[in-house]
Amino acid sequence: MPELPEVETTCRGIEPHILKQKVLDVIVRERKLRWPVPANLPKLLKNDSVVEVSRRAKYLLIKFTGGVLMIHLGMSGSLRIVKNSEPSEKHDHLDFRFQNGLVLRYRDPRKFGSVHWITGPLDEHPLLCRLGPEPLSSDFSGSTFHVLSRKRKAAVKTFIMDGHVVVGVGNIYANEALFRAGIRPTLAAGKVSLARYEKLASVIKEILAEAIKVGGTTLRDFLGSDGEPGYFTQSLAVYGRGGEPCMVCKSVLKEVRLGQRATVYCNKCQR
DNA sequence: AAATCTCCCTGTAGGC
DNA sequence: TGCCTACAGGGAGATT
Repeated sequence: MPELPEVETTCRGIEPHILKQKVLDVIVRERKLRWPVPANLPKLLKNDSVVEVSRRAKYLLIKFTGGVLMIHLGMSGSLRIVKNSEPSEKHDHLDFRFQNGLVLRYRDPRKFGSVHWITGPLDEHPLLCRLGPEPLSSDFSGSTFHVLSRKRKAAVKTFIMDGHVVVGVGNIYANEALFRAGIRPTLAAGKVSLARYEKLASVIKEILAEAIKVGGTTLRDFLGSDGEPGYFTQSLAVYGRGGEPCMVCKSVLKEVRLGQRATVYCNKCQR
């Protein structure tokens, strides 16, 4: 399931193939995603060229001369570069065909993803304007957490996954970061000290950077734009390991639910 | 304002 | 083997 490192991996993977390339046409096989795909997308993109490929939170931003194509991968989405002769398969909802003979192909079995066409300023778009800082930027630190969490009673794990606080910390990395920082996920966010939040913020940066370096985390079906899996899966210490021994102290990892999300932690290492 | 709930969707896993 | 059900999960929007 694509989290920030997977989106970043995708971003870096597709850029060299589509930058400065002109769109021949767009094939829309399924419009019904999280939000309907704009009906006039083929018309909008035809003959326009890619100016820049970037990312904000988990949104991929493909800038054209006439606007920005904003793509979210939801939890089962992927974007791959394929040859135009490659037949589409089930759940391949969109094809962006470029003049260089390559196709940017969007697949999303669960249809939790989305595709938007934005013409106005990005920072005024309703889906982007309220987002918190990028976790890997210098705008984010332990004090971001500390300042925003005072008086908040929500569990620290729920709090750090809130995109208005910091973006891109999904369930997998939230579990992993709290383990590495030694913080129990169930603590009230408002009661965690600045020092502990500084540790947590630095661990989040560390984990996300590591995951990006190895191409993200592959669970079930995530593949990079080249079809290769990510290798961070092998570094997961707690996610998906409830009931198994802690890698550090061997005690049995606990699994609970916080905000409808699977939460795994070590009762001994995390306090 | 903050916390909680609901919903979108389908592949997979577990039970029988 | 095959059918059936429960479940996972990002995140916006509604509700409490």
